[in-house]
Amino acid sequence: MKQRILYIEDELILGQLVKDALEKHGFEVLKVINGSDGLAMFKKYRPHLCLFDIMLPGKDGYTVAEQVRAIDVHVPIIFLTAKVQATDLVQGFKAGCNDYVRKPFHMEELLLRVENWLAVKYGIETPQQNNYIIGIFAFDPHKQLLSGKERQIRLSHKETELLNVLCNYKNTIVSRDYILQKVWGSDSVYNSRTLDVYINRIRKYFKDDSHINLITLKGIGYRFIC
Amino acid sequence: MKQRILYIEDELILGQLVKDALEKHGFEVLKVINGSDGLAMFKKYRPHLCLFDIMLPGKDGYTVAEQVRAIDVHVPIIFLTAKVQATDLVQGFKAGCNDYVRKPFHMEELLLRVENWLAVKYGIETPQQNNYIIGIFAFDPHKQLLSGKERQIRLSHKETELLNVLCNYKNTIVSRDYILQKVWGSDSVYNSRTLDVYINRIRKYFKDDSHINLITLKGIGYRFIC
DNA sequence: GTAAAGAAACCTTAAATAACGTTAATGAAA
DNA sequence: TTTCATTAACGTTATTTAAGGTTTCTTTAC
Repeated sequence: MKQRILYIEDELILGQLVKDALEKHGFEVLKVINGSDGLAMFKKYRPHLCLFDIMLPGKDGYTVAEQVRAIDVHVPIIFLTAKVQATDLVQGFKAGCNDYVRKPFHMEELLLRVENWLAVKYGIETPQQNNYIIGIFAFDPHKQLLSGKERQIRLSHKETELLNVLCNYKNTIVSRDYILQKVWGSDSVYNSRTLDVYINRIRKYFKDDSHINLITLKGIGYRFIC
Repeated sequence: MKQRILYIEDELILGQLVKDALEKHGFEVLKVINGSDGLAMFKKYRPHLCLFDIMLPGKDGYTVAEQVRAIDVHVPIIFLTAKVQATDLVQGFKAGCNDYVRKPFHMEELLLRVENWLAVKYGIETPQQNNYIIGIFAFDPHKQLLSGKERQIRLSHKETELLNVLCNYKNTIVSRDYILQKVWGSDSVYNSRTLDVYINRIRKYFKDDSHINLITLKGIGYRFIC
């Protein structure tokens, strides 16, 4: 499967050049020319990497990045910038998983950084933190086990997958769409209540521990506090 | 515990400058002036991050990096280089988890990239719990809870976001437009009364405490006094 | 300057819509 | 035949929209 890159750029000629180069390298490029469209595309297509020009009409690249981060804390974001002041860079680096490339840039450098981040995030097996501590529970996604103080719960596959995603995004926001993508694989399930049923089960498992909370952010997603 | 950085640099003056800057930022810096010593230090001290000059007497930075990678596939390696040819960069990026900074560089940029990689690899520290005291209430935006003397109110997401903005700007002025941007995200809602409805709710929550006031500045915004 | 009229801007309540929760039943797979 | 995943049906809550009222600011005539 091709890796998707969301590219926001308002300069037409540069935009086409970069898009062509990325596509030549086997990426699927979603190119838009403003921040609002970019955010909408992100929500819809969940790209593997974001490439944002900073100077944009309307919302600037940083603002879009913040809103993307609210949905996904892990996706790499690379900024394209003419700015050189270090103070500006702070903003770009703030959320981690970010990088920037200074304009004018060599296409090769951009491609290398793109590939580098994709390798870091998706290539080299993520340091499979195989066990999670959730309050007084221990969660082993591999064995599909949730071990409490007394009892030990054998989770089903979907329960495990869901809890795994929640743990990956614990204490921050994870969107409904992202969960559906990760656990059920985009196309299906989108108009059913399946996810809710599983959310309900996860909540039941943790209902005795008041420190663990799975909060609904209506229209956005969930926050798993633990 | 301080995070350790292994730094290989043969230029004495630059080396000292960078070392000082890193130490000033709270890092423990292991500085050596050639590749062989660098590799030995790596094995012995297992630093959290490597900072390698490329042009070195004897073994160059790339070679050291390859040998380090053979020992540890995950440790971030940042190259300092005067080279600008893209072909050279390929080598630097090959192993993933690598970055490079072009000489001459701003110290701020270097520090930002160092911190960025440490964050990516060793965990983005959990978002600090920003709790607010509002009169006799305690407000926890993370848990979406407003705790009064007797009762505890579970706030909705939008209520939480709004109150959060108000708290950030307590006792000063915050404009309507800013709130709409932060909570609803510019594009929508601008001609609706949604915000007013939520302002109304916030007021109701605090109506018993006469010390807390949410004042309207018509045409400007609000002032949250508490 | 001041009062009245007009226009914005905001408040309040209720109703409508959308999004999510819950339980049980169904169907598929092991 | 037991477990798991999905669907159905209905319940609940959050958010937005609608509609009419109130307040504040501005304009204009005196």
